[in-house]
Amino acid sequence: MKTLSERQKLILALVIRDYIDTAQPVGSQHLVEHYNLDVSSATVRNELVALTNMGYLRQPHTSAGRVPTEDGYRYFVRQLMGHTELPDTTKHTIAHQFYQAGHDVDRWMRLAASVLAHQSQAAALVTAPRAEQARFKHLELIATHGRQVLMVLVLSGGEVRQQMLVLAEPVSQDRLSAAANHLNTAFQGMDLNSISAYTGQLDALEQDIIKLAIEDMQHPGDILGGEVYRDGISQVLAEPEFAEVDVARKALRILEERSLLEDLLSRTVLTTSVGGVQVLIGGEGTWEELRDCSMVLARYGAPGIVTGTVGVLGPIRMAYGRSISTVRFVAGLLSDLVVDMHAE
Amino acid sequence: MKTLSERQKLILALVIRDYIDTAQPVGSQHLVEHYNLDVSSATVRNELVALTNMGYLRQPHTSAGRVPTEDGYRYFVRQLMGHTELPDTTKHTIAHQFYQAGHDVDRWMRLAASVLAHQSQAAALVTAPRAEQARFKHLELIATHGRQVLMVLVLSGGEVRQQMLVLAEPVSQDRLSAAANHLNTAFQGMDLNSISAYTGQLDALEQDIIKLAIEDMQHPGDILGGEVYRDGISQVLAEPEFAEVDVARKALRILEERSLLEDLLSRTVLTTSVGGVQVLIGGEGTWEELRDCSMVLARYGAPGIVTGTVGVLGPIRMAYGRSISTVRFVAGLLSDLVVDMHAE
DNA sequence: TTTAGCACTCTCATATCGAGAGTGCTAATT
DNA sequence: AATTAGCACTCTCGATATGAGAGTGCTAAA
Repeated sequence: MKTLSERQKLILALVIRDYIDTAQPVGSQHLVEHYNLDVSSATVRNELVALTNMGYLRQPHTSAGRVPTEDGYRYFVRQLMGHTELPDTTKHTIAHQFYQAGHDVDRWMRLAASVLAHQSQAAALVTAPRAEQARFKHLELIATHGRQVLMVLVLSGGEVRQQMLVLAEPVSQDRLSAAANHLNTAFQGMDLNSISAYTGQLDALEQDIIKLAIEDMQHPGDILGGEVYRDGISQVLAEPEFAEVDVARKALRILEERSLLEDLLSRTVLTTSVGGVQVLIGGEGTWEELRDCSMVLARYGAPGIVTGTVGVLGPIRMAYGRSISTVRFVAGLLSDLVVDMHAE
Repeated sequence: MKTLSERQKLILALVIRDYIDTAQPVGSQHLVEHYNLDVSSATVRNELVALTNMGYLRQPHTSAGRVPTEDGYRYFVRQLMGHTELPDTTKHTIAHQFYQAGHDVDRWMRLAASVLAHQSQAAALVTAPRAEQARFKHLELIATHGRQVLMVLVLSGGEVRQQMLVLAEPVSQDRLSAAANHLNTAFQGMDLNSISAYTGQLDALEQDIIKLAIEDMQHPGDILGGEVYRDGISQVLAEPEFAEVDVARKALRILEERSLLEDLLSRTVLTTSVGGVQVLIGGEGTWEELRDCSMVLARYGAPGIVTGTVGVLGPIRMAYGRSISTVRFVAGLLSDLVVDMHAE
């Protein structure tokens, strides 16, 4: 793969930027007129031919302007776009909204989705923070009715799981409280493995309970936290590439079906370190459902302790600069908030 | 408004059923051929003219078949459709799935949305059960970091609220546990008003905490429970009426925007008794966003204690029979489950 | 009251056409 | 060697026309 001349880089960037704005194929004449290049349209045409041969541009039909290919977008994002940041005033406004939301994780998530959707003009996706390698913090047992007991399990990071258990026989609230107290003092702050090692010294009731608690802490295979927050879906469908319903439906399935989302996230952003922003352009040959879409994803939280995912989804012709800077900023903000809450 | 002859009722029902199936305007000839009416197409045409004049049918253009009007659908749903039930085997299969899900409310909700979406072929909507007139059951305070305290509040019905508080000064876990114990024994099982009456006898810390707990119990204005579950959205967009993206977008906004949904539910199904199924056809002149859609809604739960909402959204040309029977069945099932869990 | 017959209307798919946009190539220019 | 003017060529897109087909409403007869 030959490297591009400076002029080729310039022209490629102009074509892509223009196309992202207008959704119209970009012609040689249009370029020289609007971006006062001091070369003729014929010269530009020659460069366009070169860029087309290199696979960065293509023509929808013989006599239309050029449109970026997926490779073109990838080159643009990696080499041409440079680093963009949201304006400071915007950042402050957003941060202020978060701090006003107090310590309500649910509100943070909704706010994050809303901010992502509005700033990036794409569909937003946020998963709740989830403790990896959860440590036991507190357990509460509440008798509700007969043999039914509500177990509330608090993990490090303030994550709360609740589960209804049905015991073999009715047990009094006093007995439950005693069991909870015992388990709380015994396992305070311990992680999964440590707890598993000590279960021998418990009575039958306590063993049953701690077994369920451990299962809950492992959250097997469930990568998404409990809830997935979405926003801006109806808004992003206004993009012309979703005029064809089938395209829109495929995109929606990604956001709607947990299994798809789980597969997608587990094989992309979960393999990345916190702080890095990952850009998926047009399915990358792996995800059929993403064929007509791009996603910008990032993890937030404290690596190895609690993490979640934020991201946006839009057409391949997406304003990557805005999206990436927004996703990066929101992920950073959430990281601060979550880490702060998690500190102990 | 004149009453319809039996033959008119039959023809109206046939037109609507056929149109719901095929999404094609129904002509007089088509009717006599496919439903072996023993009259001629000319006679049917005369009846169609009558039904059109009464406002139950209309023609997309001069020489097309008839299509139901919104009034036509309403008449059909109220007078012609009769009472339909899901087949027993289907009911059993579904109920079995719910019982297999144990006592996990989150799984119930997801399952309910999935069942609604698949059975009714429309987009499903389920709100988590929410305690009306909540009673205090249990409170837990967990010191996390400095002045930050996690409050876990368990209400009657097993509903759990969590909130992070920031105290004026650091307080030890022991002190917090003592306060929680005190409040738990003092207010066990009491409702909002009773608690408010007794706050005088508490110390400053306890007063602060119980004030926040009361605020939480009131959940001001928030009609939707915490989470709204949706399913079948991408599926319902396959209906031909959503081929126009703008129609699809408007429908999606209803499901996406909490404020819209809240307004909609508060003014419809929340004014109905549990058990009743409400059908909104084409916005009913009130909701612009629903102009091209219909919804079938029902409340579930224990009236006055815990309730939630289930429903489906589809094009006006919706299989009302299937939708209504599915919504009724799922609402009933969830009522049983929630009431069962709530019993104490 | 029902029905056969028929003219009428409107949609929809198809074909034709010209304008316009943008190209690629060639040959001349710098 | 790189750039540019010139130009023929290709393809899309919107406008216009055309005809088949579907379904109607009306009239008059049964």
